[in-house]
Amino acid sequence: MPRNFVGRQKVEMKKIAKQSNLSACFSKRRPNVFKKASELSTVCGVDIAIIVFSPNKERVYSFGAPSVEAVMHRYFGQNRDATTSSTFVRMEELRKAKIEHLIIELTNLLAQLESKKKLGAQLKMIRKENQEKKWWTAPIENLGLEEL
Amino acid sequence: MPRNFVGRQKVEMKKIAKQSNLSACFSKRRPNVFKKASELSTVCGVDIAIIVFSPNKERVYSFGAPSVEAVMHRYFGQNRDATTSSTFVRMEELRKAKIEHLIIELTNLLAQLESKKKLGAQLKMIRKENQEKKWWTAPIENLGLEEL
DNA sequence: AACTATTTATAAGA
DNA sequence: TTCTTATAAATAGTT
Repeated sequence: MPRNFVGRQKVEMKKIAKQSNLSACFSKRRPNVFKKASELSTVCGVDIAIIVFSPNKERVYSFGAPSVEAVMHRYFGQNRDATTSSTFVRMEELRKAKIEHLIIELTNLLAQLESKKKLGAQLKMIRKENQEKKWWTAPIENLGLEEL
Repeated sequence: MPRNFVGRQKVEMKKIAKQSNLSACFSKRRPNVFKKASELSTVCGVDIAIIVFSPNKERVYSFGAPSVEAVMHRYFGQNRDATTSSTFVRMEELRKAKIEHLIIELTNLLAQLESKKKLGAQLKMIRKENQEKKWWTAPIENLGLEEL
């Protein structure tokens, strides 16, 4: 407890270079992701599955409620020879998931830019507006610059 | 800010009874689980996939780095049949088209931000990198945080 | 949807 | 690795 010890620092979201630090960080963070998933499942009564590979890809960790297999089965569907209708639904789910993924990464990117360039309030406001409108949940046909 | 407001309370981990509270809690927690997963993937450079169903099971949310499909494929092993493959390819084509559409709009958005806030070299560089790599034309298995 | 007191997660340091 | 600690991040309860 030196008087100049500062504690947790805000950290840039990018891959850790040093292998030992990376392993330590993975060991600390991975269980917490599973914990958050478990809490979400318990408190909200939802089914959830997580699969994550270790940094060296030698090991795989998984968490599932009620089980990884049950969730995956439902996600991909039992009948892979789907009708046109269900195939379309499947595509839409994938599209939305991919777009949400992009939004998360865009948010991270904006956060990085913010910390680097001190953009401040305006960027935050724009990002917040996008989140509030949730424009990406609308049909793609209605997507336009106006929504952005 | 009433002086007797107590803030966050420690809560027992069990399913919330009241439907409205449960929905609110799910809306608050679910994005954070995805965020934690995204951070783990970015900071530790690992592959991860999450699938979660909404409380009413009407909707499904997913997050994957580099993609849900890539992670699942590795987790379950390569044993897809021909029918599945062709269906997958068709979906991929449509997905790429829609994501490219999004990229165009995202590029426009970044351009607007630039002109308004004079972000300068950094944003331009990022955008240029994305255009040159055309990462969204790659197979879904190669889509990941690095490209962004 | 916003607020805030408090709990939880975690980056560094030891 | 495991523990500590100061600070960042998440969130339960309230409005």
